[in-house]
Amino acid sequence: MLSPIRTKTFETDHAFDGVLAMPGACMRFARDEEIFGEGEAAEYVYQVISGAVRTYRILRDGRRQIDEFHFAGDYFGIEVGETHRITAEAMADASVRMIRRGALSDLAAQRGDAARALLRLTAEGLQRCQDHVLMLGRRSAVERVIGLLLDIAVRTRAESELDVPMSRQDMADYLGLTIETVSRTLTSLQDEGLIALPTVRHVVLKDRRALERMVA
Amino acid sequence: MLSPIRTKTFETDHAFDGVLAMPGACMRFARDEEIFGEGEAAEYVYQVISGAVRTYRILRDGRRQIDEFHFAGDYFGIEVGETHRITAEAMADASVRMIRRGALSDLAAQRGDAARALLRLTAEGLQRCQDHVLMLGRRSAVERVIGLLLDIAVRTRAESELDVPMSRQDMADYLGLTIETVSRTLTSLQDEGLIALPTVRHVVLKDRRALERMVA
DNA sequence: GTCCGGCATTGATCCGGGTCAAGTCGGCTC
DNA sequence: GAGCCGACTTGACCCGGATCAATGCCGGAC
Repeated sequence: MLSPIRTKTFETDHAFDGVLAMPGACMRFARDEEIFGEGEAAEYVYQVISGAVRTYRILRDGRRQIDEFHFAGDYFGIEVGETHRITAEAMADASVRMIRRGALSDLAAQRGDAARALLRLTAEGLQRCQDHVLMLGRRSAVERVIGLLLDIAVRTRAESELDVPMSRQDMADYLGLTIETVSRTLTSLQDEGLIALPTVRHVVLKDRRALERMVA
Repeated sequence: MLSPIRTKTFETDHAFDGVLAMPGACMRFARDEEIFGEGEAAEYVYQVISGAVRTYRILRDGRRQIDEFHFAGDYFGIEVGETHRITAEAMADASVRMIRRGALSDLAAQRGDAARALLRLTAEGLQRCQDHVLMLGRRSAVERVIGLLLDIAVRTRAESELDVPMSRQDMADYLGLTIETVSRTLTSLQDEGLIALPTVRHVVLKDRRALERMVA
């Protein structure tokens, strides 16, 4: 059976799609293909059309921190300066709309609602990043894993059955943990009856209320 | 002798001060006084005029994560939604300019450069937050402490002698560590001859190059 | 000056999560 | 459907940073 991850489309509604919808070339990227790299000129802003994207940074010695996972509808790659500070890769085969920065800033200059949409998008990214900081700075491994599962549930509008679109390594690098700790944490949550793991990329939240209480 | 922290003004130049300068009441806050609290209506955007401010969130059980330190010139309290998601307190006696959100969005609607300034401010906040995520997710205690010292040096335009405007507890809560670890780390850096600690709130970077290499 | 109180440092011990090292399993190729 | 490979899990042990507990020290009040 083919994993449903590749085919399922994650839906996120940005009320701004209308305003910011503009001619932008749509490109396809294969799983693990780089979309842009750290240090490259930031010529475009990107929007996930389908599939999933990870953005990350790597330290000299190879430690990797995933900044954010991006699903259908999400924008990424917005920069203040001239170059990208992070790297973006397709997590699964993805199609991505590329919008010239110049075109976007022209639009923002002409239309107040477009400027507002862009600001809102950025501010929402900041909020998510602040949540991430709280998670990494002050939460335990279990809390982090539960937090990610619940976040995926919300963002994919899943009730209790989730397709986890990323590898254990991706989860670990997002959560500031190791792959072994993520794995162990998931099995112990399963042992406690809070979740089920029918397959590696499929998680069932068996007691969502309880899970939510654990990260309140 | 009075600690120089209270009197020293940290200077940060935002090229936007001009554009965003507008009548805004200036208020003074005493050390540890709350400027706004989580859950309150977000009616204003704030700018530090003098002194220093911390913004943070607290978990039910009291764990605190400091989101950011704000020095003279810095803006804070920008929200997308109707309410503040974080709390802001004066770290030292501070004077803060309060700008009505309505006034700010009117200005942004009228003047393209104001809208751009606001976007840039937010995007810069996002960048700083991303650096924070990398630090918390993938750096060791020593690296975090050095990173903070160097950040303070940059933001206060200090060459090698820094006034640290926050308590050890604030440092710990920003770095995702405990007060004891921060303290031990600082003394061990001193033992290695990399820094000196003439007083608790005063740090001398004795080998800035070496310190920079350690967090490269 | 001296006393006091709170912050900071230091020490001893503990433990959550990392590291290292096997296994195991599921999906893909042929 | 056999076999292989990469991803995941599990186990044993270790270590960085947390916790618990004194002690030290600076700054302010008088």
